[in-house]
Amino acid sequence: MDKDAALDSPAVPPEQHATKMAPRTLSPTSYIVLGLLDREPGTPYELKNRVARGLGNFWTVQHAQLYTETARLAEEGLLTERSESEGRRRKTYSITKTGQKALAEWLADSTTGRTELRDLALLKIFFGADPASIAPAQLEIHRARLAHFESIYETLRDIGFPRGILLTVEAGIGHARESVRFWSSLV
Amino acid sequence: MDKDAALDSPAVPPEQHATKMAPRTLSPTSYIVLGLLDREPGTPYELKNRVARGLGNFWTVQHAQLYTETARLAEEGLLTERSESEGRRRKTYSITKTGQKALAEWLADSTTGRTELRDLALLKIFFGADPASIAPAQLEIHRARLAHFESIYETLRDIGFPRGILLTVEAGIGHARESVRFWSSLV
DNA sequence: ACCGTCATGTAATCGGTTACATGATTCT
DNA sequence: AGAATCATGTAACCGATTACATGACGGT
Repeated sequence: MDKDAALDSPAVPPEQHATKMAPRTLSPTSYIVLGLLDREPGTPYELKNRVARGLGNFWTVQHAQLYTETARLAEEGLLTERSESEGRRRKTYSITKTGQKALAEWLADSTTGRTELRDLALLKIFFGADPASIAPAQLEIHRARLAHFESIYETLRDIGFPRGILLTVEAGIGHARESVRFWSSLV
Repeated sequence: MDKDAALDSPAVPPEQHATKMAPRTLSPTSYIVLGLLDREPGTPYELKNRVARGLGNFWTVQHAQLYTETARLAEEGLLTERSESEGRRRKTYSITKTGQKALAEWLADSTTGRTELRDLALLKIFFGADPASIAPAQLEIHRARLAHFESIYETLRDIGFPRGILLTVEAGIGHARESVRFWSSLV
């Protein structure tokens, strides 16, 4: 009933030939790396900067993850790795056909589960914290976020960013507005 | 022959007396456990059920965590542990004064950071998935959530649940509405 | 009495976070 | 040139997810 056959012939802790391993289930972080590299090859450090500039607004990634995750994905054949020969020997990663296929499949799958709120401030309220004492700080945070999103929205739209990205900013604006509304009612 | 018997009890890496250890930084999971036990003592399994019934609506916890986290907190003196002597030897945990203090401090601290959206569906959109193909499933999910929240809200309010809990449900309703609005615009 | 399922718990694994380390660059 | 700072990378640790394991219980 479980997904992968864990049962067959162990005896040899396999490993070694990188090509075509039993594919683990990729994590969101994996797809972030694939998605970014699909736009353009780059080093982990560059990826870090791209995240900081765009995606980081609603989904941050630890920079160390970008090193480990690119290495894993290369090991699994979803990326290729090209080291520069002098100095830092930075590794530039590019997505492979296999990687693009994995990414495309993930993008096409519409059955992604629900998202939890996981808001620390709400958690405190749930456990009996005084709303009035939490609310001002939250209100401040969400107002700032709202302003930020609204400002980058203008910019991005004017310079013709892809619709997908604009949509995520719109979603951010919507949720920020809702948060402002909610916490406003508690101050 | 060699100075210290290789294996156990070497040199004394301190530890041992549970009382007053250097306190690690508690995680959200820690506070969930503390918060739940502050209402009423219970076994990890009971906690699991309480989470499933209430909190799980916006913050799920893996049941295995409830075993490890209660053990850790007891070790640290924030909980006490009482084993039943027959059968399963279930362990019932209660919060200590120290634990209540830690919880109260956390609840009182209003400087909790912002929350990320971290929505998989949005992530897909960001990376170029076709909104129209994602939207119907999302719409369905958020509509169901909205209905669910609205229904439990009535119930909880009628039986006089604490305000904090009602507020979290209200927040859930608000965000669900916003999500419905957002995804509706993309179908 | 046995079987299937639910209740309850532990162990192994893995990703993520934090801390550390070293190579470049700028400034004085 | 040396110090300070930034860029870039690796390693250690720890919590969380997953898988596994065993006890209890209802039904036939």
